[in-house]
Parts: sequence; C-alpha cells; structure tokens
Amino acid sequence: MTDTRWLDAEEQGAWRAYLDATRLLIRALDQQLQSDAEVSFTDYELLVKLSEAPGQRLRMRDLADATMSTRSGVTRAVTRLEQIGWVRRVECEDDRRGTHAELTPAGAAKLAAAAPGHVAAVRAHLFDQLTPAQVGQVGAAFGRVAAVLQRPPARDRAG
Amino acid sequence: MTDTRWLDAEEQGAWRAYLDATRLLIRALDQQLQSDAEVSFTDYELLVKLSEAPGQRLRMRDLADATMSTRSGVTRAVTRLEQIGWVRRVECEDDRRGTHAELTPAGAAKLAAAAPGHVAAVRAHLFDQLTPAQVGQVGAAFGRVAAVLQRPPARDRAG
DNA sequence: CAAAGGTCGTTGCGTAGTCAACTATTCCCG
DNA sequence: CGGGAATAGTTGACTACGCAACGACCTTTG
Repeated sequence: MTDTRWLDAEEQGAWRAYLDATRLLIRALDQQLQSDAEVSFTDYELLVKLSEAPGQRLRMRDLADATMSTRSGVTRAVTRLEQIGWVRRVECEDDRRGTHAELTPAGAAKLAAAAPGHVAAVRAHLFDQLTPAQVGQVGAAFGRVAAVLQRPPARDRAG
Repeated sequence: MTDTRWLDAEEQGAWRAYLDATRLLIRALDQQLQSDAEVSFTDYELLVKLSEAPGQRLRMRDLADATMSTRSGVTRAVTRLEQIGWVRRVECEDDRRGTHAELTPAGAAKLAAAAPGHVAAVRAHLFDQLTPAQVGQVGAAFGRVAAVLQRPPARDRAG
C-alpha cells in the first residue's frame, strides 16, 4: 500500500467545502429550530419520519433505520419525546418484544408549527445557494453514496 | 408567513439523500480511522489543520475556526491530544492570553500513518461514486453554502 | 417440542460536544 | 495614561450518542 492515490486539488476543494458547509448548515438549522420552535434537529427529523409512516407509528428498529441512527439512540430520543408528550410508546401486538413509537396529536401540532420556519431555513441556507442543475447533481451524487454505504458492494473477488 | 414554499420532490430527494449519505459517510470514516489508526475523525482533521499551518501550529481560536468548531471544543480536543502526545501547547509570545497548539513529531507520524487509509476510504465511499461533473458541482455548491453561512448576508433593513 | 441461536428494545458506561460564566489580558478612546 | 469594552482560553453543567452487554422473546432445526 505504498501507492496511495491522493486527492487532487479539485477533490480536496470539494471535500473540504462539503465538510465545512455541512457542519455550518447543521448547526444553523439546529439553532433555528431550537430558538424558534424548541426542538432539536434530530428530534425534528424523528417526528418527520413518524408523521410519514402509516398510522404515524414505526417500530423502534425501523425508526433507527429511517433516521440513520442506532437502536440505543432511538430509545433515548423516544424517551425524551415521550416525556414531553410528542410521542408515545405502543406495544406491538404480533411481536411481544416490539414497541411502536407513535406520534401524538401534540407532536403532530409541534411539527406543523416548526415546519415552515425549518423549511425556510433549509431554503435560505441551502437551496437558494444552488442552481437547479446543482440540486440535481447533489441529489444523484449523494443518493448513490448513501445507497452504496447502506448496502456495501460485493467484496472484490480478485486475488 | 402563511405562504411557506415547501420543497418540491427533487429538492426533498436531494435533501434527504444528502443528510443520509452524510451521516453514513461520517460514521464510516470514523470507524475506519478508529479501527485502523485509533484516531477519531475529528481528531484527524484537527491534526491535518495543524500540519498545514506555518510552523505546524495554530492559535486555539484559529484552530476552532479552521475546524468549524467552537473554542471549548478545541480546548478539550487539544487537551486530549496533548495527553496522547500528538500535540503540545505553546504560549504565545506577543499575546499573553494566547496559546498555540503545535503538532509534535509523534503527531505528525500518526497523521502520516493514518492518511493513506483515510484517503482510500474517502475515495471508496465518496469520489468513486461521483462523476467528475458531480465533483465539480458539489464543490461549487457547498463552497457557496459554506461561504454564505460563514459570512451571513446583510440583514434585511426593511421594517 | 425442546434447545440453540438470532433479534428487539433497553441500559451502563464512557466519550464528545455545546453554552454560559469566569479570569486574565489586550484594545480603544477620551 | 486610565477605565470600560472586547477577546483568549478554560471550565462546569448538561445533553447527546455510540458500543457492548443483558433479558425477553421469536425462529429455526433436529
């Protein structure tokens, strides 16, 4: 492994811009949500996933997958949101190990209240800065990156 | 503010792909560095910034800016790295409030050892999945996003 | 149908990161 | 020069999240 292929100037630039922008963007969105709606970005996304699920409920495991998080992370987040009253736990009927997280009316209301400001911020910080072509390219590029990372490619059989 | 302009399908897709890919990517890179070189991604980046600075040293504040982090975050990271021996603190001569974080030879060695595997992972997970055109678009797009977020546009004077 | 092995959600532990407050120092401006 | 405001770095308190381990439950297999 003495022949590392380093990043060229353009790749370096893209890589750093992406990392910097991402950190700044997430922080900005987090602060907007926190100060305007008293929700964290992670909690907001969790509520969104529930709101889109049939019956506004999802099994803990599925919620973890949907949010690209871990089981323990979801357990803690749901506990947090349950205490506030935006989510409730419902036992699974067909699998007694299972638990559903279900959006409560209060949670749905919170989400509805927070959404416009959040979308406006996403627009202001991200989409307003991109050309339509860039939106397309970003979607395609990261769609592929996410897909490959979720289902790693078959191992190289050469050798 | 009753006229929220929601994201259209393409924007939604791009936004979610970007978020998902980012989470997966950062975790993958973190795990690769952790298991192959026993460094976290954040620490790795901090070492990189120092290695590129003149004299391989940076003031704490500048290091925070360079890593898009906060002053307290850098204080803690540098303390951590100082204990391992990869960084040392050096008092500022011209400003007695100031402190430099300086890369030690051990830190430089660690960085050199970790770099090839890390770059290979960045390539495998990110750049190998992108067309050259996408690399350009991603760089331009996020470069703009980062610039705007770093220097927010003048406040709207209307009212 | 029993036993082995997998999966579900939770938890203890350890780590990392943020905000706000604090001390020490420097800058600005009369 | 002197005193208030600003800045540097640190710290305390708190929150969040990951891993590994655990008990409860389900599934598979003989």
